[in-house]
Amino acid sequence: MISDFALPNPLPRSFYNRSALVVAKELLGKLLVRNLDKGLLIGKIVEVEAYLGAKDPASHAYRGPTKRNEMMFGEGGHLYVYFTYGMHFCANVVTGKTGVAEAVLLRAVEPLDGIETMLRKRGFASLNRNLTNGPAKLCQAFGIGRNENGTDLLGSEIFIVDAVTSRKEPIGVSTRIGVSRGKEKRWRFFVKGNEWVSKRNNTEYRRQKR
DNA sequence: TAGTTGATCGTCT
DNA sequence: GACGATCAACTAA
Repeated sequence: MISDFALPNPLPRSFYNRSALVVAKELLGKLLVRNLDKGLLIGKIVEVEAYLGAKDPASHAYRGPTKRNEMMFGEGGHLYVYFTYGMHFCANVVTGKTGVAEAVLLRAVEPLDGIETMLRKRGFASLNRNLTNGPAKLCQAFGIGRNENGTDLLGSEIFIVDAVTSRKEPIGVSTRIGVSRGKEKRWRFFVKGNEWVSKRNNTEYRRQKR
Protein backbone atom coordinates (compact mmCIF):
# COMPACT_ATOMS: atom_id res chain seq x y z
CA MET A 1 0.00 0.00 0.00
CA ILE A 2 1.41 3.33 -0.95
CA SER A 3 -1.70 5.38 -0.22
CA ASP A 4 -0.55 5.69 3.39
CA PHE A 5 2.02 8.17 2.15
CA ALA A 6 1.15 11.73 1.28
CA LEU A 7 0.83 12.12 -2.45
CA PRO A 8 2.48 15.02 -4.30
CA ASN A 9 0.22 17.80 -5.51
CA PRO A 10 -1.60 17.33 -8.81
CA LEU A 11 0.31 18.45 -11.88
CA PRO A 12 -0.29 22.17 -12.54
CA ARG A 13 -2.40 23.59 -15.35
CA SER A 14 0.77 24.67 -17.15
CA PHE A 15 1.72 21.02 -17.58
CA TYR A 16 -1.39 20.40 -19.67
CA ASN A 17 -1.43 23.67 -21.62
CA ARG A 18 1.17 22.40 -24.08
CA SER A 19 1.18 20.29 -27.22
CA ALA A 20 -0.36 16.84 -26.85
CA LEU A 21 2.82 15.30 -28.28
CA VAL A 22 4.89 16.75 -25.43
CA VAL A 23 2.33 16.01 -22.73
CA ALA A 24 1.85 12.43 -23.97
CA LYS A 25 5.53 11.55 -23.57
CA GLU A 26 5.77 13.23 -20.19
CA LEU A 27 2.67 11.47 -18.86
CA LEU A 28 4.46 8.12 -19.06
CA GLY A 29 5.51 7.05 -15.58
CA LYS A 30 3.18 9.52 -13.83
CA LEU A 31 0.43 8.32 -11.49
CA LEU A 32 -3.26 8.44 -12.32
CA VAL A 33 -5.21 8.80 -9.08
CA ARG A 34 -8.95 8.30 -8.49
CA ASN A 35 -10.24 9.45 -5.13
CA LEU A 36 -13.19 7.33 -4.04
CA ASP A 37 -15.00 7.26 -0.72
CA LYS A 38 -13.45 3.91 0.06
CA GLY A 39 -9.92 4.96 -0.77
CA LEU A 40 -7.55 5.71 -3.59
CA LEU A 41 -7.11 3.98 -6.91
CA ILE A 42 -3.62 4.52 -8.27
CA GLY A 43 -2.10 3.40 -11.55
CA LYS A 44 1.17 4.22 -13.26
CA ILE A 45 0.59 5.46 -16.81
CA VAL A 46 2.50 3.18 -19.19
CA GLU A 47 0.84 3.75 -22.57
CA VAL A 48 -0.72 6.80 -24.26
CA GLU A 49 -1.64 8.16 -27.69
CA ALA A 50 -1.69 11.78 -28.86
CA TYR A 51 -4.59 13.17 -30.90
CA LEU A 52 -3.96 16.52 -32.53
CA GLY A 53 -7.42 17.94 -33.18
CA ALA A 54 -7.76 19.90 -36.40
CA LYS A 55 -4.43 18.57 -37.71
CA ASP A 56 -5.32 14.93 -37.17
CA PRO A 57 -7.87 13.00 -39.27
CA ALA A 58 -8.04 10.32 -36.56
CA SER A 59 -9.16 12.83 -33.94
CA HIS A 60 -12.79 13.22 -32.97
CA ALA A 61 -12.21 16.97 -33.24
CA TYR A 62 -10.88 16.89 -36.82
CA ARG A 63 -14.11 18.20 -38.33
CA GLY A 64 -14.61 20.90 -35.74
CA PRO A 65 -16.59 21.15 -32.52
CA THR A 66 -19.69 19.02 -31.89
CA LYS A 67 -21.68 18.32 -28.78
CA ARG A 68 -19.68 15.18 -28.13
CA ASN A 69 -16.16 16.56 -28.56
CA GLU A 70 -16.63 20.04 -27.06
CA MET A 71 -14.49 19.16 -24.03
CA MET A 72 -11.46 18.88 -26.28
CA PHE A 73 -11.79 22.52 -27.26
CA GLY A 74 -11.77 23.63 -23.65
CA GLU A 75 -8.92 24.35 -21.26
CA GLY A 76 -6.14 21.78 -20.83
CA GLY A 77 -6.16 19.58 -17.76
CA HIS A 78 -9.71 18.29 -18.07
CA LEU A 79 -10.96 14.80 -18.84
CA TYR A 80 -12.62 13.97 -22.18
CA VAL A 81 -14.50 10.68 -21.84
CA TYR A 82 -16.27 9.20 -24.84
CA PHE A 83 -18.45 6.18 -25.43
CA THR A 84 -17.68 3.85 -28.33
CA TYR A 85 -18.53 0.49 -29.91
CA GLY A 86 -21.83 0.55 -28.08
CA MET A 87 -20.28 -0.56 -24.80
CA HIS A 88 -16.94 1.01 -23.96
CA PHE A 89 -15.65 4.24 -22.45
CA CYS A 90 -12.23 5.73 -23.14
CA ALA A 91 -10.55 8.56 -21.24
CA ASN A 92 -8.47 11.39 -22.66
CA VAL A 93 -6.49 14.16 -21.00
CA VAL A 94 -7.26 17.44 -22.78
CA THR A 95 -4.12 19.42 -23.60
CA GLY A 96 -3.29 22.76 -25.21
CA LYS A 97 -4.86 26.12 -24.58
CA THR A 98 -8.59 26.83 -24.83
CA GLY A 99 -9.69 26.52 -28.45
CA VAL A 100 -6.97 23.97 -29.29
CA ALA A 101 -8.61 20.54 -29.50
CA GLU A 102 -5.67 18.34 -28.61
CA ALA A 103 -5.85 15.40 -26.23
CA VAL A 104 -3.94 12.38 -24.95
CA LEU A 105 -5.71 9.02 -24.82
CA LEU A 106 -4.85 6.97 -21.73
CA ARG A 107 -4.36 3.46 -23.10
CA ALA A 108 -2.90 1.49 -20.20
CA VAL A 109 -1.80 1.80 -16.58
CA GLU A 110 0.05 -0.44 -14.15
CA PRO A 111 -2.17 -0.88 -11.09
CA LEU A 112 -0.41 0.15 -7.88
CA ASP A 113 -3.07 0.67 -5.26
CA GLY A 114 -6.78 0.07 -4.76
CA ILE A 115 -6.37 -3.16 -6.67
CA GLU A 116 -9.17 -4.86 -4.74
CA THR A 117 -11.61 -2.22 -5.92
CA MET A 118 -10.36 -2.43 -9.50
CA LEU A 119 -10.77 -6.21 -9.50
CA ARG A 120 -14.34 -5.86 -8.27
CA LYS A 121 -15.23 -3.27 -10.91
CA ARG A 122 -13.81 -5.52 -13.64
CA GLY A 123 -15.33 -8.70 -12.22
CA PHE A 124 -12.04 -10.52 -11.68
CA ALA A 125 -11.04 -12.75 -8.78
CA SER A 126 -7.31 -12.25 -9.05
CA LEU A 127 -4.77 -9.87 -10.51
CA ASN A 128 -3.98 -10.35 -14.18
CA ARG A 129 -2.86 -8.30 -17.15
CA ASN A 130 -6.37 -7.81 -18.46
CA LEU A 131 -7.20 -5.58 -15.51
CA THR A 132 -5.94 -2.31 -17.02
CA ASN A 133 -4.02 -3.02 -20.25
CA GLY A 134 -6.40 -1.24 -22.62
CA PRO A 135 -8.20 2.10 -22.81
CA ALA A 136 -11.68 0.73 -22.06
CA LYS A 137 -10.32 -1.66 -19.45
CA LEU A 138 -8.65 1.02 -17.38
CA CYS A 139 -11.82 3.12 -17.53
CA GLN A 140 -13.82 0.23 -16.15
CA ALA A 141 -11.24 -0.47 -13.46
CA PHE A 142 -11.19 3.19 -12.40
CA GLY A 143 -14.95 3.59 -12.67
CA ILE A 144 -14.66 6.26 -15.36
CA GLY A 145 -17.79 6.77 -17.45
CA ARG A 146 -20.18 9.42 -18.73
CA ASN A 147 -20.27 11.20 -15.38
CA GLU A 148 -16.53 11.74 -15.39
CA ASN A 149 -16.51 13.59 -18.73
CA GLY A 150 -15.24 17.12 -18.09
CA THR A 151 -13.66 16.37 -14.70
CA ASP A 152 -11.00 18.93 -13.83
CA LEU A 153 -7.69 17.14 -13.20
CA LEU A 154 -6.73 19.87 -10.77
CA GLY A 155 -9.60 18.90 -8.50
CA SER A 156 -9.65 16.22 -5.81
CA GLU A 157 -11.68 13.52 -7.59
CA ILE A 158 -9.36 12.47 -10.41
CA PHE A 159 -5.85 13.81 -10.85
CA ILE A 160 -2.33 12.97 -11.99
CA VAL A 161 0.83 13.33 -9.90
CA ASP A 162 4.54 12.89 -10.40
CA ALA A 163 5.78 9.46 -9.38
CA VAL A 164 7.76 9.58 -6.16
CA THR A 165 10.42 7.25 -7.48
CA SER A 166 10.46 8.09 -11.16
CA ARG A 167 13.32 6.19 -12.63
CA LYS A 168 13.99 7.09 -16.24
CA GLU A 169 12.52 4.30 -18.28
CA PRO A 170 13.02 3.75 -22.01
CA ILE A 171 10.12 4.99 -24.13
CA GLY A 172 8.83 3.14 -27.19
CA VAL A 173 7.11 4.83 -30.12
CA SER A 174 4.70 3.39 -32.67
CA THR A 175 1.71 4.09 -34.85
CA ARG A 176 -1.62 4.34 -33.08
CA ILE A 177 -3.87 1.37 -32.52
CA GLY A 178 -7.38 0.97 -33.89
CA VAL A 179 -7.47 4.04 -36.11
CA SER A 180 -8.22 3.91 -39.84
CA ARG A 181 -7.27 7.46 -40.77
CA GLY A 182 -3.95 9.00 -39.78
CA LYS A 183 -2.50 5.49 -39.65
CA GLU A 184 1.02 6.60 -40.48
CA LYS A 185 1.45 8.97 -37.53
CA ARG A 186 3.72 7.51 -34.87
CA TRP A 187 1.93 9.14 -31.97
CA ARG A 188 1.66 6.21 -29.58
CA PHE A 189 4.09 6.18 -26.68
CA PHE A 190 4.68 3.46 -24.12
CA VAL A 191 7.08 2.32 -21.42
CA LYS A 192 9.24 -0.19 -23.23
CA GLY A 193 9.12 -3.70 -21.86
CA ASN A 194 6.40 -2.94 -19.30
CA GLU A 195 4.07 -5.91 -19.03
CA TRP A 196 1.00 -3.71 -18.65
CA VAL A 197 1.31 -2.17 -22.12
CA SER A 198 -1.76 -3.16 -24.13
CA LYS A 199 -0.51 -5.11 -27.12
CA ARG A 200 2.47 -7.40 -26.74
CA ASN A 201 2.05 -8.47 -30.35
CA ASN A 202 2.16 -4.96 -31.73
CA THR A 203 4.50 -4.95 -34.75
CA GLU A 204 6.51 -1.97 -33.59
CA TYR A 205 6.97 -3.55 -30.17
CA ARG A 206 8.32 -6.74 -31.72
CA ARG A 207 10.63 -4.83 -33.97
CA GLN A 208 12.15 -3.03 -31.02
CA LYS A 209 12.41 -6.16 -28.96
CA ARG A 210 14.48 -7.93 -31.55
C1' DT B 1 -0.53 -18.14 -30.21
C1' DA B 2 -2.72 -15.85 -34.29
C1' DG B 3 -6.59 -14.62 -36.57
C1' DT B 4 -11.65 -13.81 -36.80
C1' DT B 5 -15.99 -12.23 -35.21
C1' DG B 6 -20.14 -10.75 -32.51
C1' DA B 7 -21.80 -7.51 -29.20
C1' DT B 8 -24.25 -3.02 -29.11
C1' DC B 9 -25.53 2.06 -29.37
C1' DG B 10 -24.23 7.03 -29.60
C1' DT B 11 -22.79 10.17 -32.97
C1' DC B 12 -22.44 12.12 -37.28
C1' DT B 13 -23.63 12.04 -42.39
C1' DG C 1 -27.84 4.23 -42.16
C1' DA C 2 -22.92 3.40 -41.31
C1' DC C 3 -19.30 3.09 -38.42
C1' DG C 4 -16.27 3.35 -34.43
C1' DA C 5 -9.42 5.98 -30.49
C1' DT C 6 -12.63 -1.88 -28.10
C1' DC C 7 -12.98 -6.22 -25.84
C1' DA C 8 -13.69 -11.07 -25.10
C1' DA C 9 -14.89 -15.35 -26.87
C1' DC C 10 -14.07 -18.41 -30.19
C1' DT C 11 -11.60 -21.13 -33.83
C1' DA C 12 -7.68 -23.26 -35.98
C1' DA C 13 -3.30 -25.21 -35.83
